[in-house]
Order: sequence, then structure tokens, then C-alpha cells
Amino acid sequence: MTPNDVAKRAEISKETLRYYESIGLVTPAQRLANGYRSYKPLVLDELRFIKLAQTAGFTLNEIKPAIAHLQHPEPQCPQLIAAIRTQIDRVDEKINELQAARVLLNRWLEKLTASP
Amino acid sequence: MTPNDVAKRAEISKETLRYYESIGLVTPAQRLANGYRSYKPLVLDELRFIKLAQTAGFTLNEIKPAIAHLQHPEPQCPQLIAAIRTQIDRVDEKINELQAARVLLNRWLEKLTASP
DNA sequence: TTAAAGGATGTAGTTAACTACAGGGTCAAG
DNA sequence: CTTGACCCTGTAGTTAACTACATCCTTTAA
Repeated sequence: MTPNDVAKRAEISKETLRYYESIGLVTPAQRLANGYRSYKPLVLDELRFIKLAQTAGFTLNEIKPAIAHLQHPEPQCPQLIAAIRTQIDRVDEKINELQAARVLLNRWLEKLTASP
Repeated sequence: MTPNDVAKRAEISKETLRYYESIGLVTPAQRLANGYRSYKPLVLDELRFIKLAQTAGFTLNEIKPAIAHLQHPEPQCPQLIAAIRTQIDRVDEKINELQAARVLLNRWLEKLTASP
């Protein structure tokens, strides 16, 4: 796949794709004879994961090792399992925070829409 | 309250507090004869809200009008009510995204912990 | 064969949200 | 009457995550 294809499919810009590759976040594309990048479909999974992780509030630096582990799925790797568990905990924490925020917003709304 | 007090109570740095005031995010402190800042307790509510809104993924620019409305709670202000509803929707959206991320992480975990 | 579309590299600029000086003032305690 | 803990302003630096050039190369369609 060309950078353009990947960018369109993953709904990111080509520049961002290059940036991700430059910081070693996604697996680098292979190169054709002319030097053009050629991506494997795997990169789409990586990008999908990156997006999800970002909305989950993780930074690219935090996402990096997870992606790296994704590449080398040594079965039963206990570190990876622990890492995922940690990430799940952090997602849960974020969800709780958001729900707290939601409650607060709702309280306001009630105050404002209550009979004057 | 002194800047120090506020910072400690709100668990932010004095610099951040000054920064928030400088961009017009929180209600400015009154000044004593010597020029020192003196904050009203209200600022603590504002800071608490800012923290919540930030964890909810809102930027300071998005938070600003909400805070401003907080100051002038004209009863039945329909714009404020609409704004809060919008914010609630966005929080819900974020929660959904996080839950999707959680599902994905769990799937991975299951794959890895399944019988080899 | 040339023009458009896309590709490559390197570097510089941007935005958000802080964070850290530098250089000076105030004030209570000892 | 000085020391230490705060306070002030202004400005510059930092980090993350892009985003935008500038400059040059390759391939395909007309």
C-alpha cells in the first residue's frame, strides 16, 4: 500500500503517517526499487490501535511499547499481559472520571431547568 | 485566599493558577493594598470544574465559556442549557470511545491468556 | 514530452498548556 | 535590620503532536 492509501484508509494525513514512522511508532514501510514506501496491511491495525489509545488518553510514548509488543506476540509473554491489564485499569479510571464529570454537568442542568 | 493557598487546595502550581488568570479562564483575584492577589473561594469551584472538564477531554478554550456562564447564572439562559447539553453529549461520546478501547484491550488479553 | 499527481527528505513553524527564570517588592520573626 | 518565605511582572523555554514548507525525484496520461 502507498502512503496515500494508508492515510486515506486510516483517516490520517500522509504527514502524520510519516511522522509516526519517523518516531518509530508504526512498523516502517518496506521500500520499492524507486525508494517509495510500501506498507503492509498490518500498519492499518496499528493505526487503528493508536487512534483508540489516543482517545483513551494515552500519549504516543505510552502507546509505543504496546505497539512494539503487538509486533512480537510471543505467546504467554507475562510482561505484555501485565501491560495490557495496566492499560485496562487506566481506561477504567478515565471512564470513571468522565462519569463523574457527567454527573456534575447533569446536576448543573437540573439546577438550571428546575422550576425558577 | 493567597495564591499559595489556592494552589495547594486545588493541587495545581501557583504558576498554573497565574496562567489561568492571565488567559481569563478563572475569575481574577482581587488585589490587596500591596498588590498581592486575594482569591475568593469561588475560584476553587472553577478549578475543580476545569480539572474535571480537562479529564473529560475538553481544551481550556472550550472550558472558558462554560466558566464564564458559571459566573453569570442568568436563570433560564437557554444558551447555557444548550451548551451543557452539548458538553454532556460529548462526554458520552468519549465514554463510548473508551469502552470500545476497553473491549479491544480485553480481546487481546483473552487471546493471550487463552490456552496455548 | 510535458504536465499533473504523487513520492522523498529535511527542516522549520504551530498550538496547547504549561514551566522556569530574572529581577524586584513585602513582611513577620528573631 | 536582616533573613526567609512569599508576592509581583514579564518574558523565554519546554513538550507533545502535529503541520507546513522547500526542494527535488518518479511515474503515468494526454
